[in-house]
Amino acid sequence: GSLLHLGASFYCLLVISLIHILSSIHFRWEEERSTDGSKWKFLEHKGPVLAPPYEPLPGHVRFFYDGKLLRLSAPAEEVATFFAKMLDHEYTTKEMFRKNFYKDWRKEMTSEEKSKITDINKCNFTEMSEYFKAQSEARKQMSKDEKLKIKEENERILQEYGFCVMDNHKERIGNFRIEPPGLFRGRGDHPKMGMLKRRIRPEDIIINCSKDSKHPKPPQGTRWKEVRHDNKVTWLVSWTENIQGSIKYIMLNPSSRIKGEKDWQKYETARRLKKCVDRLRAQYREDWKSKEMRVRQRAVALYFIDKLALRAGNEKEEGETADTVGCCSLRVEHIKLYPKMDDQEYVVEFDFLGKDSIRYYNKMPVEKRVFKNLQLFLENKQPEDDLFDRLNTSILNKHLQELMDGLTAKVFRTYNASITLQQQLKELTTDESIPAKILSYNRANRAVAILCNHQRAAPKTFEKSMQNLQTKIDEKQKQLWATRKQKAVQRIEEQLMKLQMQATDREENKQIALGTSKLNYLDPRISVAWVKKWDVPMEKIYNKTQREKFAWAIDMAEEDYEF
DNA sequence: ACATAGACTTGTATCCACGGTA
DNA sequence: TACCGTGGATACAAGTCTATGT
Repeated sequence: GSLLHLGASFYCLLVISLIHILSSIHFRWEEERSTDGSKWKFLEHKGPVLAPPYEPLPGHVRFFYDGKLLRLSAPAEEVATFFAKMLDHEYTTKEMFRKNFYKDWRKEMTSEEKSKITDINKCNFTEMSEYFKAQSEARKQMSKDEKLKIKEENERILQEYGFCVMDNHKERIGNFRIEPPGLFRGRGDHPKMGMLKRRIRPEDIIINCSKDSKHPKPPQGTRWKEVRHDNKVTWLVSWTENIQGSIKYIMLNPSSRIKGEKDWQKYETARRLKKCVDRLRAQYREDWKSKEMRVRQRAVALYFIDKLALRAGNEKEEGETADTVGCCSLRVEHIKLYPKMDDQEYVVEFDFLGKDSIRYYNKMPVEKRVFKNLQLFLENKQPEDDLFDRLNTSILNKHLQELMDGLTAKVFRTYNASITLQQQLKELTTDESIPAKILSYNRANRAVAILCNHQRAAPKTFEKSMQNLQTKIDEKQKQLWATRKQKAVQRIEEQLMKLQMQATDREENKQIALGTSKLNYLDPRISVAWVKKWDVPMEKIYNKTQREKFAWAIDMAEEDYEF
């Protein structure tokens, strides 16, 4: 059913495309797509760039165990260097990191090494660490010529391996290098931190390309695990990593047709949600009164997802990853209920670790009915029990699918982000200078980032860089006072104003990360339309990479575009 | 209904080149 | 010329969601 619908929506898009074709402009994202689920007809590439082989340390770099010199076998030495390279990092002081590292390291040791090395705390990696620091220092000190040579070599590799041909187009590949071996660094309190991420060999690698293409060849004397020709998927290369046992892929760059089209489709789904969101909201409010606990939980969860832009919250395997949650996996310990708080009633306090162990903290007054439901859900539960014990993402998404074709929990995030940007832009933009307009744009973007909880650690240099900017402003101010000529005054006033806008922007952005929402949540056509309407140069809003990624939108949207 | 594999999107941290400045 | 701050690129981890098998 849904496949047919997808076909139908593509058909609509095709009609739009046809109009473009008729007007004799023909872009690649408007080419006809198949309806049988195949993603391409022809795919040719050179395969991945493998990690360089291990180069043993020079003899003068020593490793000491319990104060005594110990020569390590190459495999054991390699793993030791991974640790040594991270010695300055806080990770290496964590008990879990050291324990996991030590356990995996032992697996690489000879039996003699195993018997000698019995306590990680007696290992002295400092000479190795110093050596790598010196190396990186030497790299910085290289002559212009040497640096240029490296640059040219990188460029050559990029030209050879960084592109593929998919159907009729040469496309940029996203990540064409196989991840090198090293120590796994999870985010947050990860139970597997420090484990050895092993080296990927050609024999681990699956190649995907079309039958009639020139197949990538494995390095001399090796073979690929498999060469397959599956045009129902978009990846070129895959392998299984050993930490979680999950599959990693080499895929195309966001500028590619295949990614751009998917992106476009995502925003079209969010726009369809816009058309029926009132109905859905009325529906879940009704469901708060349902006789069925399951339905009430579903409705309250959906309210959170809609109102707070929470993620769906899939279940995670305990002990395999950091303990983080989303909406459906919230536990009793993650919320607190306050019948009264200051001058507000029915306040819910959220405090939990979300994706990437980023803390979500928020206090929100809710409607009485939601509050009462939450009290009900909490009855007779322990802190570690699920808040929504009758609900998971699969149940929720099945329900959403019935309400609107293609609707899943994450569409709400996209929808709410994009509609917020559009509203905020309307509200904030005034017909002033370009810097003032850009400040408005960034403020609108910021409203979305706050909604989506896209935080960042305040940059270490924040205070200093703020001071520098203030110094510049003060100097400009003095310069202005010292200037008499009318024309010069005007120019300096403009410069001053620009600096002030910049300062405001930077200050407000201290702990906010705009990039993620800009790249993943905001329909780029809203921004394109805004730029056209207010005569702001596109480059002020989107850098080169972003313009490439959003090429489809830049081509498509006019100043009257409505999300 | 449930578990798991697989494919793809979303997310932060880190690296690095570049341009401006002392 | 060395240094420094910054924006953009890169790396890769961590989510979401679908398909498939039992």
